[in-house]
Amino acid sequence: MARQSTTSDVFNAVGDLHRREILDVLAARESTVGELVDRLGLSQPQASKHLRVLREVGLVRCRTKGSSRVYRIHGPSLAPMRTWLTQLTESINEHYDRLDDYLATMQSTTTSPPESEIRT
Amino acid sequence: MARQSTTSDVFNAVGDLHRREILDVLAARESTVGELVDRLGLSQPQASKHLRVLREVGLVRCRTKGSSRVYRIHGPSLAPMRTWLTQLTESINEHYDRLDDYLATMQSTTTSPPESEIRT
DNA sequence: TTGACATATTCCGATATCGGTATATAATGT
DNA sequence: ACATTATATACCGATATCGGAATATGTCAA
Repeated sequence: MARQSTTSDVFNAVGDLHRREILDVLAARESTVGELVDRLGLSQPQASKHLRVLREVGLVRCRTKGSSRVYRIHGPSLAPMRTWLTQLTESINEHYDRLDDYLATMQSTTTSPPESEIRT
Repeated sequence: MARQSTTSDVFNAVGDLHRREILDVLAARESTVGELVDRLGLSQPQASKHLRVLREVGLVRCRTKGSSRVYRIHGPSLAPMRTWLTQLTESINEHYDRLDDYLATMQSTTTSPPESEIRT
């Protein structure tokens, strides 16, 4: 059978370093494609294509200003990631099996006692 | 030129839905490969391969117990994602240009004034 | 309209990724 | 040693992804 269609989502979009870099820049200030190209050293088509991916998952939006396009980040679209990460972390902290960690810690370092703090 | 080597990192590992599902299960309790296969409806090789990716980026660890392997999640390896997400969010909140949002809001809804709260 | 500039899209080649099937490896029990 | 169970790996085919080069589209100015 074939590969599962990725139906590009936020997680996927953020999986690419160049796209994260674009988001980093846009988080500080909205920018035109040309500015991103200069700032990040991307080729122009490369930038346009990554911006398209980001646009399609809702992470950025753009408006036309003169003959160029100004992109800005759309924070709320990060929600699925934030939610997943938060819930995962909560679940980890909640179900953490201290015995396992105790054993693992004993196995590696016999000198210091295992930390009993909340895990992150 | 060729495609940039992905040097699989945490962001990439988490980009796949099946791997996120594996992490979801492991966040609640450590499990053997077989348990993951049953629980998630994956094929056995599929599970092993995804677990390998997760292992290589440090998101899971395993130990041998009898003839099977028990995998557990390793929370701290999520740090890069948490850090990135947090800093991005902070940057967004810090540099948010209220005028833009005001205009955008005015354009879509002329009835309610723009929210002046911190963005998420 | 024509030209200049900015951006988007198309086409292409190289490669990465995913899933399936078959097989190898490891641990246990008889 | 042999069989059984559990997991990992190798191999393969289909497809997705990325980057580059060339081209199309859109906007403005003269």
